[in-house]
Amino acid sequence: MTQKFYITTPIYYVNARPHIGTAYTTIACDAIARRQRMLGVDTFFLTGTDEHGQKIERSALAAKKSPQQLTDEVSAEFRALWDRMGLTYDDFIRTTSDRHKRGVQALWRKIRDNGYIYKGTYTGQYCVSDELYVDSAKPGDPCPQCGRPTETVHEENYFFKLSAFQDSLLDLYESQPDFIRPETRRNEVISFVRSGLRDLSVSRSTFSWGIPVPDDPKHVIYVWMDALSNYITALGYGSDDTRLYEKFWPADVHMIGKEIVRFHCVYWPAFLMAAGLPLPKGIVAHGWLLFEENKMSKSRGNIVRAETILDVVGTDALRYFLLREIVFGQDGSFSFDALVQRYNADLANGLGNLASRTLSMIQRYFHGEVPYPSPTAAHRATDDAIADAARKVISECSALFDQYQFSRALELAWGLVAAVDKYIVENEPWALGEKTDEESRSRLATVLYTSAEALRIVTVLAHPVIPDATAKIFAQMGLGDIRKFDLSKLRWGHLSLGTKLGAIEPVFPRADKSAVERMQKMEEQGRPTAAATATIATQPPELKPDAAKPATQAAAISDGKISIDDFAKIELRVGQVKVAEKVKGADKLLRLEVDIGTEIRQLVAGIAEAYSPETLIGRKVVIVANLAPRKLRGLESNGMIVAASIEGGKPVLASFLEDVPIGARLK
RNA sequence: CGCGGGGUGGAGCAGUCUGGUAGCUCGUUGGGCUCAUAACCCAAAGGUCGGUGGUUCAAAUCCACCCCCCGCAACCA
Repeated sequence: MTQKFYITTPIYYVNARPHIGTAYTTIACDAIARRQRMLGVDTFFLTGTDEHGQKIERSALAAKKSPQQLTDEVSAEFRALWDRMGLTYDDFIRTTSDRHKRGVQALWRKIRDNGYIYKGTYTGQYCVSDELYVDSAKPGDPCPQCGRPTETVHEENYFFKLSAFQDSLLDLYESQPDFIRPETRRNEVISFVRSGLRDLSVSRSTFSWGIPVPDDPKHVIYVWMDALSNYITALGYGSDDTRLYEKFWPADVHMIGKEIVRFHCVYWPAFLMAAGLPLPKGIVAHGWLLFEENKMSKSRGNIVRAETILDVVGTDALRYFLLREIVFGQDGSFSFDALVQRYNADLANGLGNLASRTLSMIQRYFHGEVPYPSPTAAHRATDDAIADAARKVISECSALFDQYQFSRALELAWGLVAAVDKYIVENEPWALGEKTDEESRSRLATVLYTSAEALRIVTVLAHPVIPDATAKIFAQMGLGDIRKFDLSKLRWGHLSLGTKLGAIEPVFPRADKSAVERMQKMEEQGRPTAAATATIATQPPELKPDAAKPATQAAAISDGKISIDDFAKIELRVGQVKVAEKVKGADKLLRLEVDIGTEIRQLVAGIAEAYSPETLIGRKVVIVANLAPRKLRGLESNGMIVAASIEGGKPVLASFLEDVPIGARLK
């Protein structure tokens, strides 16, 4: 029986568009899947989109679309990007598909019939405006999100008996240390589970964009139970045809980002245990991609789209960069500079140049046929050194790949590239090529054969990571289709002699400095690239969540200007600080008592990092006197202190050069 | 004691689990080569591996304590 391998990406939530963060996970999985296939393993690689939930329902409403329309479009966009990048997923599951819904309901019934789902009542505080359950709030408390009063509600929900699995989960982590990798994530999960598990509410009745609970369609199934199930529904779980499920489940790896560790390492195995199904063999969490030190986020507006990179340096460059530069599992930073530098150093100057120089010498000195190395004559120790190094790289590289240590695997393989470059310089094949004696010819043959063979080995090892370029090198070497190469049979010395080279041309053209600028410009403009236009152009701009917000804000204040009457509503007054002290347990807050002439007000201001309390006493400040009161950290704040806020810096209080009486109004 | 990440030559980072000559990319300086994509090779300068103490024959690595930076969260009306 042939081995099987089942690998999954998370399914991506369609509330955001694809970017290099989502591409990162998918690329890593793709590289693993390609490697497994090269090893002759029967591989199944799954990705897809997560499309239910309240956020989607709302985004759709805002865009004046049906949720189905919205998810169809965004899901297609993910798929189009993956296709453009040549990612070799075997299936793409959508949670709005019938096959998925059927499977999820089947799973629900199974868990329910096993007695792990019960109907309960949620009693607690609820913020109507935010549609949010506020566990921490007591009756009468305001909503921590918006400050509006919360209501006490009783809502019927279905609950999953997560608490019943605490011990089984801990046993699982204990007995299978590799279940969660890397170890820091495992430790986090263990301490989370040890601290106690509460039953999980697994249905919602406050919105309808989801999968109905079997036999109780007023409720929809909790999005995470819905989403996680994709890993089995895609294989046909709960359908008539369960052949794929029988063959591939349990998964060998669920690849995820560190932000969703809890769902995959706690909830998912618990659901499966409750249903009596086999558990995945392992969950691997990678880190976050930071952009030049900062976390990429929509609010920062520093999300990098993959399309930009593909347009300028190509998909192999992106794949290589992400897997070589970032230590898998840790956070890594992305920048265009680093990308181009890595590309030039390792791909253009490294592998690409090695291929170019080696093959053009074979072309020139041996009419494009891989020469026969003399086994006896003209053989030197340096030749063996290269062969030994290559053998070592083959075995160690494989081991590192299997541990998902891509950066180290590639670093190791590229060590061979450097060794061959050095070997070529030391042996001066160009000098040998000028001589015609027997000895020199044999020596030249050996040197070029050795170089070409090492090149072949690096090319094969790198193929899962840089599939396109390695395929080209293979073709140039006259070795045919690299995808058909059996990686398990990679050995030194298998390069066939007399192999006729194909046409030689650079695989990685050097990128100049303008490449960085072009990518930056493309990102700034945020304009869809030529190839991406096809998918995005069909969507009206208001669909974009980022575009939607400014539009609504602009409408409220109409072209950014307000009338004098509007301004008059704001009561700005000069006040004098009488009392200032730090708020306990808060880093940024100061409690101030400010004399505004008519009264002394208590207010709470977020300026503790910029001003120490002593320096404020006696100081005259400007406050917004008629602001609605708001509780901060338990203290009531009756007004706001006016300060210049500097992006990324500390606030600076507004003040006067001349003396002003307390209570004076600003207008 | 909120959660997490980090502090290693000028820059960016590996190495830390499994202690044993501190490695990579870029940059700088000098040299070599000309097959190759102005590429490649060699040499040099540059590090008290955040600090202190401990374990050890031996610590970037293990232990303890401390300092500093960066995210996130809680509080920036």
